[in-house]
Amino acid sequence: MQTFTDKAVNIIKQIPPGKVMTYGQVAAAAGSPRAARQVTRILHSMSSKHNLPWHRIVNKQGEIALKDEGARTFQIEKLQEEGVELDRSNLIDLARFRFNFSD
DNA sequence: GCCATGGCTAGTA
DNA sequence: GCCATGGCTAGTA
Repeated sequence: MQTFTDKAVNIIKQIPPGKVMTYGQVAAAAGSPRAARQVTRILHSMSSKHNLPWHRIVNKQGEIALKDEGARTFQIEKLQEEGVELDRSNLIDLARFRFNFSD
């Protein structure tokens, strides 16, 4: 039986370039709709180890959640390279770029 | 803008 | 103890 973390990691790995998922979406897909916060922890501490596309996770509003200015800019650049568009407020249109995970 | 929620990794002993 | 959320309330206009 897979743990929540295992499932979440697998799901995150399946997000294709040019698409994004929200924290809550990943949590729900991993079987625990309220564990959005846990997803932040996974990304924070396991991204490099598991080579996760951490930049493809945004918050429910389609905003970049990172607080550090340099890291924000880095994430925005990575997304744009993949074809994700951000408006002048750096908002992502989730209707267009959300990856609808199903399995 | 506050705070309940969830599930555990990293790092020391 | 940590955390890069999310949802809901109180309080103002």
